[in-house]
Amino acid sequence: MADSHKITISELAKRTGVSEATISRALNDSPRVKQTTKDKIQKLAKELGYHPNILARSMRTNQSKTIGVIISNIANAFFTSVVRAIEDEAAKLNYCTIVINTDENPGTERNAIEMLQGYMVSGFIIASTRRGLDYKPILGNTPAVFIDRMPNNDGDYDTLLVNNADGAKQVVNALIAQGATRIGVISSSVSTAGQERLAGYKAALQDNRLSLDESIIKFSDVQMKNVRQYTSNLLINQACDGLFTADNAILLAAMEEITARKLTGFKLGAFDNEPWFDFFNTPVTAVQQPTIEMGTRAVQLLTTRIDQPEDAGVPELLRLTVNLVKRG
Amino acid sequence: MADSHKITISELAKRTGVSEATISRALNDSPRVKQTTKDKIQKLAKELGYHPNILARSMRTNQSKTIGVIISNIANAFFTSVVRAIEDEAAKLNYCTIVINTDENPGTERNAIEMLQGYMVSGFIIASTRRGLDYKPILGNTPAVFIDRMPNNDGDYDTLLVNNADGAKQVVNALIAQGATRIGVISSSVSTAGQERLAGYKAALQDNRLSLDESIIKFSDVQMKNVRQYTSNLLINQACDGLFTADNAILLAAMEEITARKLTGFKLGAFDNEPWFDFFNTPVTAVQQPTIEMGTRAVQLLTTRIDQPEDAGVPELLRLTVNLVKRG
DNA sequence: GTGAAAGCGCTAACAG
DNA sequence: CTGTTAGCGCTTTCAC
Repeated sequence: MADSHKITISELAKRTGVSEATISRALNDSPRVKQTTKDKIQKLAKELGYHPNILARSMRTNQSKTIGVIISNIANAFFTSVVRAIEDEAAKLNYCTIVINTDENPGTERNAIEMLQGYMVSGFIIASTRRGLDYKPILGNTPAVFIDRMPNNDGDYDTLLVNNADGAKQVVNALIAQGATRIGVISSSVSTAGQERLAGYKAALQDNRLSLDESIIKFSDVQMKNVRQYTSNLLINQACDGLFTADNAILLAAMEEITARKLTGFKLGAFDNEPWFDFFNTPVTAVQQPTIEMGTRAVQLLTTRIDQPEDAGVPELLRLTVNLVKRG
Repeated sequence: MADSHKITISELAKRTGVSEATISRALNDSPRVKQTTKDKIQKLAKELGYHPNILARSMRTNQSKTIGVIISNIANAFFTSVVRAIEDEAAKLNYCTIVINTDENPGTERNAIEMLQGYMVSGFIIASTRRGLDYKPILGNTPAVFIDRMPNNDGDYDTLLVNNADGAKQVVNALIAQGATRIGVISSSVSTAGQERLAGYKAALQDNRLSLDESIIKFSDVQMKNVRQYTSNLLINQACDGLFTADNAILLAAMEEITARKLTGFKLGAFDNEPWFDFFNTPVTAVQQPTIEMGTRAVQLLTTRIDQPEDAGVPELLRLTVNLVKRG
């Protein structure tokens, strides 16, 4: 039985009488070790509860089989779902993940990347904040895949986005089909996704020959402090009969105001969908992002770049499709 | 400017002409280095974009300033919130976190712990699955704090729970006050929390002289596959006029059935609360767990054990209080 | 106040 | 098929 004393390769070497190198090879199932030796060593390792020191291995091999994941906020349901998918796929491929929240702060993002470089992460998956950073010098040779938002360095890294403009357009079209004629919007200015979704909103108005009124276009702050005020402003003062919120955090903040003031008689739409939107009092037409696919493919793209850089080709920009969920 | 070449201590030593030891001391702000030397070295380090190799440091110092966090599922809103709090407090104390999902699988939990030992984590925060594991031999000397569920090894580790029985009792009492007389319950059998909440449910019935009917006590499976069926069974066949779900995953699954079948005329209660429960069609009376406090204090307890083991005293069992949110 | 040297645990040449 | 040796980058005695 394993006592509190840590079992190392040299310990195994002592006990078996073979060299550390052979132990290492046997544990890594190298073909260059006799099967009987391998068996004996692996059996002993199991008995003694040997577990490799990943840090030592990482130092030696110069890569840690760890993926650094940088997002704005794990508590945002979109990222929760993406991160869960990343963790699952990474685990499947024998990678570990370290997740850092930036709260949309570029300084935090930068520090996170540098800190994770110190962990010798094999690669990054990043939801970039405000396009602000110049990633090339910070990332160096470390592979990275960008998700959700376009990074500053277009074309230098694999990038996995959804069709934001199209999704937003679908939602707004649906609101119009439901009878809305004056649709306010609250979008986000910190990400490229917010900008694209706003463009989709505008395109839908144009397609439906509705006039564009800049005074009913609003932008949330990062903490969503102003969203409630914007919501009542749009729905009461501005007499909107529709509201489009450009992500789920904005939607939830808007719903607070809608619920508190018992606002009715308007159509609600949102980017991002969650199963529990089904239970809402005020029906919300929303687009479901392919969060699982995004997380899974991000890991696949990244590990391909890490493990077979020659197979990876030039960096790609992929747009995944979203799915409209009509309600109300 | 930092080119792609990695800056190490030996690099700094070469450039400045002092020894590696001095560089190391200067970067760690040791008092044993002349101030002018320190300034010079720190300035150069910043210029060249030096960042310490955490792995090398961890190996040398025998601890990684990393916390292993083991939970069942980050997508469960309760854990999302706790984990966010853990990450924030850990970052504040200069610790990094690695989160692993077990999906309530004891084998996965065990592997996760062993794997993280290989990362030389400084400590663990664990939401234990099914009380199944004997933690002493796996954890060895690594400090650990248990959250949400009682671990097998009572008394060996700091443990941070909420007052589950009391919280459940409060909810059920509220349902009774709202007029419910026959309250079905769907709890969870995989965690001690589920058992305690069931006990609270029973206590509330007893206090109110309602009879206990074992046939309206159900247990969800891990994937919540059976919850919808139980829900309609309880609310239709069993003619319950109240339903208590023992965690938020169960609640959401039950809400699916309630919404799909448009079930009405009953009182709904739950353990766990989320702000967006406010927006639900069917009002749900729920207890809010102190997720932030739980995460924050878990990190504090753990880092105390890591950094000042002599101050930490004997392992404590703490019960945090929950907060009833009445709706409907 | 600074330097020399050892070593954490592992793997990868290179020999044989 | 197996052993010897070196070294990843860092910290930490022990000298001076």
